[in-house]
Amino acid sequence: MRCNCFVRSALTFHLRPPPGHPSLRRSMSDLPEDISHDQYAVRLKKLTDLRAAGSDPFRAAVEQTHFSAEALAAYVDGQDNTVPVKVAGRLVVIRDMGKSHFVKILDQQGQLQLYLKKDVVGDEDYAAFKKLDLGDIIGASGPLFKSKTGEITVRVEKYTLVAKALRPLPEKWHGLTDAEQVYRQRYLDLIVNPESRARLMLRSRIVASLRHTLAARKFLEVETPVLENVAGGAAARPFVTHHNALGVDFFLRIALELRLKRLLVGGYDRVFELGRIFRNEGISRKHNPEFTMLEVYQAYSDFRGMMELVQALFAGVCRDVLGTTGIKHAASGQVINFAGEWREAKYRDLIRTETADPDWFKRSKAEKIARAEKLGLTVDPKWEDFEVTNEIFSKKIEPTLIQPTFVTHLPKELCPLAKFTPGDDSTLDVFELIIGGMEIAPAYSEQNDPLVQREMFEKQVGADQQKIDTDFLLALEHGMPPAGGMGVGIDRLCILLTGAESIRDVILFPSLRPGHAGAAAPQV
RNA sequence: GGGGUGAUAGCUCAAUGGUAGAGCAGUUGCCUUUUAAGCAAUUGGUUCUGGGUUCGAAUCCCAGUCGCCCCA
Repeated sequence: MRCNCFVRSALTFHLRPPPGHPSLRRSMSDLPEDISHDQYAVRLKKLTDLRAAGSDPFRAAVEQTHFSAEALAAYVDGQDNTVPVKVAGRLVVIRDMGKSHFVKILDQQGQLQLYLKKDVVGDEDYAAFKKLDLGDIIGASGPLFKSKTGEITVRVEKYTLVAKALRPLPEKWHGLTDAEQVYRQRYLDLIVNPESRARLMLRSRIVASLRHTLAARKFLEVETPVLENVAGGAAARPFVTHHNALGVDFFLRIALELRLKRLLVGGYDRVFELGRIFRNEGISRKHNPEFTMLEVYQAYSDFRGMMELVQALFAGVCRDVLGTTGIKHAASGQVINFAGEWREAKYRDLIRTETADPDWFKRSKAEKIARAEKLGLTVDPKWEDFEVTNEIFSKKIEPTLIQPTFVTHLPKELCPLAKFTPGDDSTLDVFELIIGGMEIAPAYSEQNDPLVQREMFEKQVGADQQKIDTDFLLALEHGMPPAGGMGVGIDRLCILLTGAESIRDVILFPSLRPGHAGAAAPQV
């Protein structure tokens, strides 16, 4: 409504609408009387009134002695009004009883109830409190007591508005359900959807636990370049960006591997990086263009050592974060059990079982394709032999591996950076850890023979020799200790451990197309 | 890239091709231990955008934008 446009601008002349702004063109006769329907205008008026009265709600700071959960824990049973606390948070519930209020604030640890009585805070502060809105951020102090219904509550003696909210909160009961808004305005999701808060905070704790276990095992955490001249260490399409001063293109890294191995050469015997990598591929329930990878390298170890390490990492997460060694897998209904020894199975044995063909690896490509199609798979005739086999693995076998399973001894074509199995140079000393039907962590006995490594790279890239990271090969030629290395997909791990349905639910701000949302100038 | 599906008040959702409604939130009044607090009154709409069909479109058709699901 045009009339409302005017009143907003009238209230906010100090926010300086741009010249020619419609709000500047209204005549005084357009001044509307009722802004009650416009929550933004109502809040903006409250803000300007406060400023006119000499207080700036964006400049106040408050002392905070307790987070909400700490305050709840500090209450001594049966001893009301003895423990003073100073707390701060966002108003998320307001129950106005006339001359007293029950309200709840939300802080990092959760919600805390406050009780505010007119005859405790005084007439003036009480009247001012009535003008606060849901979403405003306040500080409050007073002793703890237990309300008639048994809820530990702060009996507020003093409070301060520390930040005014000009926008209303989403609905309190249903929260925010529109997926697009949940992702684009994650802060709202975090305020009103407790399960989102819990899930995303769990991710922070999972990552902290992984760091803790690695530090206890004397691993050094490092940071290596995101901008690379050659995007190596994996098979994926990279993002390209441009450096203006150097006049060259850079690639965003698609893996951490080749940098961390240079550090093995440099004498960092146990090293890891927990970092973002970028792959210029599709977006889906299981893929975000940028995602987080933990890569760990341990000199003088091998893929067997990585088996022990990954089980220790999971044991740490179960102990520190989950409080259990079993978690429910939503898709299958099974309870995934992380305790005890995890199953180990050779890739080729799984294939032979799935195809019911002990001689599978002696079959011709045509026979393999025929068999794969019989299993209901779509096979591209241009594929290599091993790709047909691997299609069976990823579509037919992997989804059925719910309990933690180390699939070992993959065919050599699948990873050019690993060592061959002693006595069988058609397979590799590697495992792929599958849990809940998802690849969670691959690990290798790392290839450290520079001549073999060069050969493997050349086979991988074919004619496109520029894609070979020759600087990495130079490092290898100086001698890299034998090592076990492992990558853990943190996002997938979090999907698994939080029961999320989509990678977007465990990433704070998932990648989206540019939207049209945004703060309009204060007239809208 | 292909197929399917959705977008209506700040939020959650309704609405036979015929005056766009409800709950929460907001506004006004009452209420000094509430629990989705309660009672009374009340404000609020570019029905995603742009075309078209029609006497008349939230609704039907076309194109586009953005989201979600499935497939590649």
